[in-house]
Amino acid sequence: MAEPTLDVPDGESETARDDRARLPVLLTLPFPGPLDYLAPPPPETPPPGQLVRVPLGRREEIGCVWDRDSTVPADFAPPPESPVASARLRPVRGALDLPPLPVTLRRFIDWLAAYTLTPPGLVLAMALRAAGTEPRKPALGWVRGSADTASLRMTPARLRVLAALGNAPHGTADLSAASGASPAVIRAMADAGLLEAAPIPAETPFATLDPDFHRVTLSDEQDHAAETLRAAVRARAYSATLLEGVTGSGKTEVYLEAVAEALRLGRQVLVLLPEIALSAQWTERFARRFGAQAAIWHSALGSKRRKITWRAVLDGQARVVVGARSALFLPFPDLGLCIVDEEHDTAFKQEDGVTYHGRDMAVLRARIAGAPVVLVSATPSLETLANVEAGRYGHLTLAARHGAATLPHVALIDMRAHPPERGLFLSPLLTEAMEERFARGEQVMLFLNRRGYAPLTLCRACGFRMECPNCTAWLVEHRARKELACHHCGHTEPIPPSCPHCGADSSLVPIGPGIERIFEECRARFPEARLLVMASDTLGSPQATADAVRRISHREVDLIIGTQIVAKGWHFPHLTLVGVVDADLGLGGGDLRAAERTVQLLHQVAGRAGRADAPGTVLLQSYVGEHPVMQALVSGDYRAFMAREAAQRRPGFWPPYGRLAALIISANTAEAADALARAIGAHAPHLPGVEILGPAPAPLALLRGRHRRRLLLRAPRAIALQPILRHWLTGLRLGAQERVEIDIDPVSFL
DNA sequence: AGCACGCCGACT
DNA sequence: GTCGGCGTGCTC
Repeated sequence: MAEPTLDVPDGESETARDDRARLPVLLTLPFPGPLDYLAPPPPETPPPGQLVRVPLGRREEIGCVWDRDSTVPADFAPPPESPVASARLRPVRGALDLPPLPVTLRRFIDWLAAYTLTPPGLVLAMALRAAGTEPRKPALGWVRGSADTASLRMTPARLRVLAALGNAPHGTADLSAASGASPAVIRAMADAGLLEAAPIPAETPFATLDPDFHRVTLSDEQDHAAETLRAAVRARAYSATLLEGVTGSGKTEVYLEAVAEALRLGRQVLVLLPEIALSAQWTERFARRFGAQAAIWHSALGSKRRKITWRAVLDGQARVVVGARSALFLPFPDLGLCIVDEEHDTAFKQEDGVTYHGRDMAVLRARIAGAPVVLVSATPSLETLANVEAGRYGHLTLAARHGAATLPHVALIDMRAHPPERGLFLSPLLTEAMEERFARGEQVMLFLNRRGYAPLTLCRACGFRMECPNCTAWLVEHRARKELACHHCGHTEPIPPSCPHCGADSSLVPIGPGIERIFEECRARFPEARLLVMASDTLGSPQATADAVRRISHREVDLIIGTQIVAKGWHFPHLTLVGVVDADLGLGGGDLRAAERTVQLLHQVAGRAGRADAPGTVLLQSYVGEHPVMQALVSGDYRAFMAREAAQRRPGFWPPYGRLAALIISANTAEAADALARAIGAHAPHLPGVEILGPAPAPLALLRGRHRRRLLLRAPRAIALQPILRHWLTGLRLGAQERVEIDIDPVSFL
């Protein structure tokens, strides 16, 4: 993260007189900056932030009136272009009927663009994606018309329609459903003048939130943390705070108090969650606290709902928004608090298109808005811990589990000493423990972060492995769907009856377990138990997820078998045993953060056990029990483990003690990719402290049919990588099939 | 991103 | 002779 000092103007700067006619407009296209247009004369001159229609070539585009930004350091921003001659400027066509985008959003767009080396117009496009920029024509509904009922034949159906009319106009479909009369009846009544069309006022689904609707009793520890956060909100200034607490310590209750304070001040709040699947339980809890729902924002939201929400945020009517990372781009005019829950979660890193880290960008958004940001986690990222250590972030800790709940007991199962039976994957020690819980009527969860039946299909005769034709990856068997699938590009093919390489019949065997296979093993081993599989591909919709959660809470399920999705902050009161099928999974691969991520994930999974008064147990199946990750999980000493991680990364200036950027170079053939990577590598800058690593095959050397190479750029924290990259890649000419993508602060090395 | 212009292969 | 392939370049 950059540590910029910001001086955000609260109003719009004075435009020089002779410059008045020239209006910079940022379009949602990959230009290096705004294009200049001829502004309408003063009373009609649109202010910065105003969305306008402008001509471009022979078409019309929607853009946003921009203002020259003095807050982005010059060497971050792209070099200024020579301005187009005034005579060639084309006039702005008109303004959209929307309030201007807030200055804090505009500066956020500038900063994000400069930081990620993305054309600002493409960042604006993310902010406008859901804006509903076309004028909204109000829907028409029906109200009582002027015609007299006495003069007309009043059938029963007509009377029912009149009875169903309320004060507000109802749409035809609504009215028909409410009255039981067909739409034809309504039509005829309208023709007769019994009904009159009236615009339905814009939906206002963002009910008033009451900060004092349901005050909860906090422990002393919670109360102290809550008061610190409340004070930060009252300060109306940027500050960053890590709120750290073990699962069940009541972190949410604490930060909801900060939300309440922001509501008392009449300000807006953004709460970021790593995954939208989480929001169902979260919003319920929110509604219990504040008496109404928060506005929900995520990419799967229906387009109508998105537009309503976007507009309500811009109008300041939606006070609290809970959402995925894309909510960062909502046009909050008065953001007073930002919360990042589960801040360590790697789902916050956006990988395709514009690559940005939701957590870091939330800090930036808050900084620009002059609002406090609270990062919340039981297992904070090393980045955040380093910021705490350096004094950049405040730190609040909740040490105790709330109420009667105690931390689960974590134990290792040494798979070398207690192996499963041949062809199975659960150790007898684990299945015995499961049996005990079932006998007591308690719930068990098995965690395996691998979808499908088996991750690898191998020919027993010749050793051939079924691989994806487009990616460097094995094809995963999905037995339920009777196919082999690539989890990177979506390629699928039927399971072949014989080996495609040597032709041997029925020689293909599944190697290793996915959750489908664990499901099969459990069904055979525990025929009485009621099983539920939870994976991203079996829980298609948020409703399906909510339903699964409800069935678990109501004890309609004995055994939950799930992938990563079950690790998220669910609250399952009857769950007393969590079995991690393969705790070693994720340690391989040479990823910088593999160990950190594994501890965070498994810690999170472990936190599902024993949240109520029944003590929980976590059993980790591992072949490397002596590994620091396993030891950290057993001892529960997360901080000691992170101190060890820090000691390993600090000397080599690895993040967070240095800066890292990746250049992903891709082409349609391996030769072209190699040649381009070598050419770019040959032009690498030689600067003291700056190191270039590579080129090397990118971790997925073949992805979606493209051959990928990677260069890494590493430097101490004090050196910003953006100007170096900009200078390095300036003037680079790429062929039609060649691509260079920049990933600042890469997280995934896969 | 569109949408032009432009320069080489198979069609009414 | 032209319709059309998509390579290259421009849009304030």
